[in-house]
Amino acid sequence: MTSPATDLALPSAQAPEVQFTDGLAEVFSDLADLFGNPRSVGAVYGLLFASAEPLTMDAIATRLGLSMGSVSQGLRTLEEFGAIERHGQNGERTARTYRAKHMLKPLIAGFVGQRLVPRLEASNQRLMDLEALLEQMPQDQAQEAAWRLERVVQWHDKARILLPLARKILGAG
Amino acid sequence: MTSPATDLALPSAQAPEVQFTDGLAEVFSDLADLFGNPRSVGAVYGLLFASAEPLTMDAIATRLGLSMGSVSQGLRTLEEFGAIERHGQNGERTARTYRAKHMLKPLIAGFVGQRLVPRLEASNQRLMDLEALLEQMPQDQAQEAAWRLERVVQWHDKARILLPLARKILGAG
DNA sequence: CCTATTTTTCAAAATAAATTGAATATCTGC
DNA sequence: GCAGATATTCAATTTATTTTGAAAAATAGG
Repeated sequence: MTSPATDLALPSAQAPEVQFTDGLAEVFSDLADLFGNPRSVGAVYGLLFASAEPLTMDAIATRLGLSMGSVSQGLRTLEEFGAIERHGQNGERTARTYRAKHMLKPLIAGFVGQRLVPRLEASNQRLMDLEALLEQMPQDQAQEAAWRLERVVQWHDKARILLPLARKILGAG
Repeated sequence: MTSPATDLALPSAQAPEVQFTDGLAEVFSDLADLFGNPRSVGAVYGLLFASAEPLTMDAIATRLGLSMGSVSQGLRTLEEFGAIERHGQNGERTARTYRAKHMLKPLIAGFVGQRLVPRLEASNQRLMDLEALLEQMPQDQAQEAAWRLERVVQWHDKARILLPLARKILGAG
């Protein structure tokens, strides 16, 4: 685990490029967590993002101190998001390598499309079911309830407007 | 776990207004969870949102099957967000009551301002630290790294532009 | 079709997060 | 300042999520 002279584990004694890479991995871990994804997914992406050359799964696991299992799953998630791409792989005897797409657009689009939208759709469906319930309620209650429900539905519709806009703004650079 | 004929607790046999209220509580639980908040916070808000009259803490806990502790914490969070308001309370002998603000704007603004912004600021700070690191790296590496870092910083800046916009759109109705 | 290497899978273990509940504090009216 | 009622706190527990690790499955060359 330790590397330097006679002393053990003084983390600030790392080479700056290692600090840089690990730092970006941490930043993306935090962001992943903020958006409800496992930290390991963010770490893998951050490491790939920071690396000049594509990396093998094994290299990623070693560098981040994660198990192959975690890295495999993380890579799959990122591939589903469209945030990374396979490099080597075909015909070669060597291991596959992966590199991050440096446009953040696919990452964001993938996350929004695969994680946010389905859950928002599910709760929207739920709201429609509640709307149907109104008919079984006595008049006065139904009107009160309808008014309230309307607010949530309106908000929900706005959220749907916002998502494409967010993709557009965040996905440009 | 099954609930046939003469058995008790057949949930679909609830009065429609109860189904409605519980349903909204569930929808808001899901949304809370989606945005990284405890489900109980969402449930409390949803229940208050659905209720015509303000409710006491005790009534909320009973209705949702939550402990007083959870409800107390949930109410505090929502108050900090500015999503609910106290009703009764002063001078009375009776328990305090709470009602939801039916504009979702405060809820969203509170959440964004108190949960999202601080975390985004923290990772932004982290990125600035990484920027400072570049100077300690050999020229060629530094340039590569700077290019990559620039992408993330740009994205981050865009996220900051997006937040007020989101508040504006989502907070209108 | 074997063997060595890489990758995936998924039940079990570790970790993180939410909830409870009982002790503690606060409030109001007397 | 006491009594009854309501509210908060926080350590312990429960629950949910993430990670591991070892077994199974692919993959490619011999």
